[in-house]
Amino acid sequence: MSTDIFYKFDNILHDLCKKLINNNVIRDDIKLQNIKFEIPKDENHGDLSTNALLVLAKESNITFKEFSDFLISNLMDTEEVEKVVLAGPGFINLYLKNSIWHSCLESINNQKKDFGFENIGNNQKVNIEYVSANPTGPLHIGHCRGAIIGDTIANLYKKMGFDVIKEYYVNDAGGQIIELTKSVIYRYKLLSGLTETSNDEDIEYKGEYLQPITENIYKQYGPELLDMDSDKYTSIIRDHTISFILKIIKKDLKKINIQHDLFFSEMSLIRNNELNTCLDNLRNKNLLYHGVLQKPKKIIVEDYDEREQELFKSTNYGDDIDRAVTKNDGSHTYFASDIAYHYNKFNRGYSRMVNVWGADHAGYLKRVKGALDAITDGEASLNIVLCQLVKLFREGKPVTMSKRSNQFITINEVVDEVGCDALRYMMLFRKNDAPLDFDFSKVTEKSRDNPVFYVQYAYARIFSVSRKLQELNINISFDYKDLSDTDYTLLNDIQEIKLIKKLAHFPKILQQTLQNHEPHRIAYYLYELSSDFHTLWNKGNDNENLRFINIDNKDLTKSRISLLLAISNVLKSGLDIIGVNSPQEMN
RNA sequence: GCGCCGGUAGCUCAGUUGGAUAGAGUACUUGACUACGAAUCAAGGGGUCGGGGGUUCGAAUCCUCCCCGGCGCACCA
Repeated sequence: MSTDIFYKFDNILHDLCKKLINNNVIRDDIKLQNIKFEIPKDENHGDLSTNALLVLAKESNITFKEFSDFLISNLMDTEEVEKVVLAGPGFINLYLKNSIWHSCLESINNQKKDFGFENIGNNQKVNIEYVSANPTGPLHIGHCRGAIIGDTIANLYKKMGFDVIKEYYVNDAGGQIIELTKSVIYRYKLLSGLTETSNDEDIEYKGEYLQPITENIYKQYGPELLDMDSDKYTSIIRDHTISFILKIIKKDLKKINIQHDLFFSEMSLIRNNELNTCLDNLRNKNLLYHGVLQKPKKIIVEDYDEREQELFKSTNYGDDIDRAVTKNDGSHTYFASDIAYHYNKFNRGYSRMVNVWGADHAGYLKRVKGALDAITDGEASLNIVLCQLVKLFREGKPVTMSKRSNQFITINEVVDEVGCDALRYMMLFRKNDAPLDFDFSKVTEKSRDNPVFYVQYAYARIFSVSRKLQELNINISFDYKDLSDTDYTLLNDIQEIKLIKKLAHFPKILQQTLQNHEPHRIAYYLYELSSDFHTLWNKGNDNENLRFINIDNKDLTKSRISLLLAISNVLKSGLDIIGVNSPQEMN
């Protein structure tokens, strides 16, 4: 596989450099990491290319010519090197023999479904938090980009050997919940005839989804619920409403193939006194103080009330201003409980954390990272993945969503219209820090313009070959058992070699995706791999010798089926990570 | 005003972490189905990588200053 090839040739190169160092040709303080082999963009530049000459020639005390002769002749002597060329401003390009790609494919097939997934996590615990939408209503389309990005990142971490927990933080303690509860109490009053006026101007949540919840409460507690103590019935209605809405949310998430391992309650942090402990901890570190925040300049803040609050010194951690941990009414801020929440994760053994947020929370990043840094003495690492907003279109025209008029499109509706596969793929087919245009008409289109279809079609096409084999009564199946004696050296068409090279990139793509938390890389890679496959297929249309099934030549057929098996495996591995089905037939 | 994110072909976007002549799709033009799925493929034109300056063998990528667009900016979440 390619990482092996890189490793092998980098080692050879570094050994040559060490030789030069020992002979005092170059200085011994040269950083060898900077001298490496890369895959050239342009196929004409060979299979591997090194910058060694560019980096080192100036540093050496021999001539450029002597230097290049030394490197080239040594590389030429390396096994499986076809030719070595000095090119461009000083690159050394390596052209490898096909045999290296044959053994590469064999190695891929030996690894079977494990190919690409190196165990780099070594069972380290990782906490991945995503969605975490307020439990005040069904999830809408705006939530689903972060949901899908988070879920894909979590799937990948798992496959790379980490001990992953998928987590959802439930904000069940704030002011939004008080408003939500008021809204349900209002409906309850209407239902039980306690009020006849339909004056709902003070009611913040007006969605119809609250009606079945209210009816459910009415059914369970009858019309006399409000005879109880106000605190008591409020608490009953609140808890009932939250758990009902969480059920809806879980159902919505399941529809897009997401299941969290833990729904963590903000309220529990307060009840268990973890929040106070946490703030004490920061006070002891001298990171909380009482002070007054200035009114922000140049923007209009209504009801600004200058007062003293308890503040966290987030400016110590790169933030613009210090941030409040207490509100006007003396209760804690959302930020305060968020500190406690992250500290709780840390105490559960998750020193490595990933959060997925919408870009509208970007301003919140520094204070949370700072607070976590403070409270764990820098022992936790928190990666925050920000994703930009989604703009909806239908037939090229923007679809407006407004919270006020209650016109938001739920995840439920979108999935029913376009399907989970298309939704998940589209949400990943863009860099997460670029805004995403989501056009309903485009994601259901069956064309090259729609990547999910294009990739799934490639996968199904491969299995059509399997069906054809049966039809022709050829005794070869898509199974490693049948292919153990494959002669890989029969694969010599330029497009076949190109496909093997592409497959060989897969492990590197996965590592880059993990390292940067950029799942779109997988979606793009699968698209390119599919494209290379479709090309080979059509070459077979033009040239019978290149068809996968060759009735007169069973060995050749076997070698090609082995290639198909490897492609289908990588496609499936990739699609599994991004949570999209791999159908063996299209319908 | 401050902060974060964008600006790459007519349009929608990638760009191997600093590499060579910057790539796909789409649109437009033209060609390939007596077929292992044409729902696909092949070929062609199309660019001051927002602009200036800097760093070096080498910049779309790093630094700096501007321009344009999006989001955020006591307390809410």
